[in-house]
Amino acid sequence: MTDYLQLPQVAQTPPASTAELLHRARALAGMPLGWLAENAGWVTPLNLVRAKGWSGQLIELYLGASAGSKPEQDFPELGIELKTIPLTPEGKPLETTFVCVTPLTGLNGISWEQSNVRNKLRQVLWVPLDGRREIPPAERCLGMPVLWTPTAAQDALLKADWEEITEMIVMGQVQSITARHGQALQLRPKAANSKALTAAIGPNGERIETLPRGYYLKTSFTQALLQDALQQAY
DNA sequence: TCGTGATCATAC
DNA sequence: GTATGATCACGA
Repeated sequence: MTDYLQLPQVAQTPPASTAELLHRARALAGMPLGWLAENAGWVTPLNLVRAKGWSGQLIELYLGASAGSKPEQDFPELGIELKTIPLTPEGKPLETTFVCVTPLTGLNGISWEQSNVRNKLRQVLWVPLDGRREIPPAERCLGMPVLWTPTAAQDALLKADWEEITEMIVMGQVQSITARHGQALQLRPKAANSKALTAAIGPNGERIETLPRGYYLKTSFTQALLQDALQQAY
């Protein structure tokens, strides 16, 4: 079947293979969000202030990710996580990339190999997107997808950051962790607002309530990973 | 200008 | 509150 001129369509089934997922994702490259939304019967917001996850969910729809809020990878049968990443025209990420929330208690004895962060990042399909705020979301186009598996060096960097941060959490120092800790990974609030609370360990080993935290990939790390993929392609 | 801390929507 | 999807927006 000739399909190289076929327009992308909303997926009716999950991708049966990694090759099929990549094929679907590549078919989206160059397409504006406005066209994809209209074709799917979605209304494109005029800005993302009140629709922060909108583009990510639209892309899930086209790739056949099992929608919903289930705590698993986007493509569990393939072991692949989907992430959209907004870029400047120069290819610089405009935002950090959320990975997952971390529990702040019960971390004693957990290893990097067992961590949620590592499991989430075992394989990621990055879908770049024009992230310029000065143009409306409808005009923002998708880029070529990148299927990424951390290299040994990247894994080691992530592991070091994770271990440093986890150690502080375990030692009751969560409240002194800032986004400046870590080279590739950082820990930041992940909550509805600054009043949200979750259980954690305090400086004297007591149980405390603090803001829920999540791990994010810093833009320098994601920028490098995307550039590596470009070099491998040419 | 830019990164950190704060925030938005929605399902359950 | 926690999970999903992230970006906003102000102080340094």
